[in-house]
Amino acid sequence: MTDFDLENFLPYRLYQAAERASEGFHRIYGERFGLSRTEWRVLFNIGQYGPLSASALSKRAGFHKTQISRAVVRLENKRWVERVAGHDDRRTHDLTLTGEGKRNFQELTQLANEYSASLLSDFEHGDATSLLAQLRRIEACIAE
Amino acid sequence: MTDFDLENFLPYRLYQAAERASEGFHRIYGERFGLSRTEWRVLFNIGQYGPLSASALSKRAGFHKTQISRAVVRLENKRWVERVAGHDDRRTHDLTLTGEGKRNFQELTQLANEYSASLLSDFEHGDATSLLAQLRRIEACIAE
DNA sequence: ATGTAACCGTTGCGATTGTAACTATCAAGC
DNA sequence: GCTTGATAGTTACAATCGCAACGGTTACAT
Repeated sequence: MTDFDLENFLPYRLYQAAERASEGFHRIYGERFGLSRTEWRVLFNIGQYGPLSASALSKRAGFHKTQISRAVVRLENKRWVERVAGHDDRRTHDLTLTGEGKRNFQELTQLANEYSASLLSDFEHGDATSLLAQLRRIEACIAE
Repeated sequence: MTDFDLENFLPYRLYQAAERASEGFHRIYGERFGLSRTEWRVLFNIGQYGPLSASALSKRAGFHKTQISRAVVRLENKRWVERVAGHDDRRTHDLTLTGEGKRNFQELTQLANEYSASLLSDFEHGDATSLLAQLRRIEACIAE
């Protein structure tokens, strides 16, 4: 008989924490901006690291290329994102935010900073940074 | 111009860590046991806390009731889970593992313990427990 | 007992997902 | 220039998801 504690099983605990945090943040931006979670993630990556191609985004963030392709279509329809055919490699498209996309991204980053602060409100600053560092260490543990 | 760092935005970092960890563990049990992630989560909750009803499971783990309903159907078809109509309240069904379900659950908990250990291999014991505690604190921050 | 409201779990539906196949483009060898 | 193999991104398909509606059961007030 093994002793096993589901609540302290790291993948389960991470899933629960991530699910709650994503859901909580979605409640803030979801209705107001009409974005799904995946759209949000794609938008933020483009806003933060763009212009970049879909495959670069896929490598960076680990998203599936179909997920990106479809999220970009939706963001393009909202006129928040533009695709410009790469002139070095015409298979790729550089993804960038439009003016409206940038404005919304700005607003969203403010909401994000506020939400992050509220989640970590009773954390010491050092605890918060060490938590983030630990999460990165765990991610690094896992082969692609 | 706000300064915002996606990599240190907690919901994003949590999502990434959870995704990698779930995917990594899925690579271990997925093929061998033929389980999806949601099936795994339902199975483990029944194994750890069963017998319990679907709604009790939903409250405990925060899963959607349709997710549970469908996962239970699949686990029942594998003869790993049994549903017994509650005799106090005949709307509910007590979910329990069958003999075979228990055997597989045992094997899976061992794999889970090994995987958890490998993820935390270069963590001090104290760091690991504090990480789990911090995750729970964050979850507690979020209203249902 | 009877009606009303609340609850449990299932199912239909539209939306979203990943896998696999596809088109288009590029790079390398000859 | 032409073929071969790899890569970028889209699309078809089946599976899964959450929402809403449903049938069946319970609790409670009248």
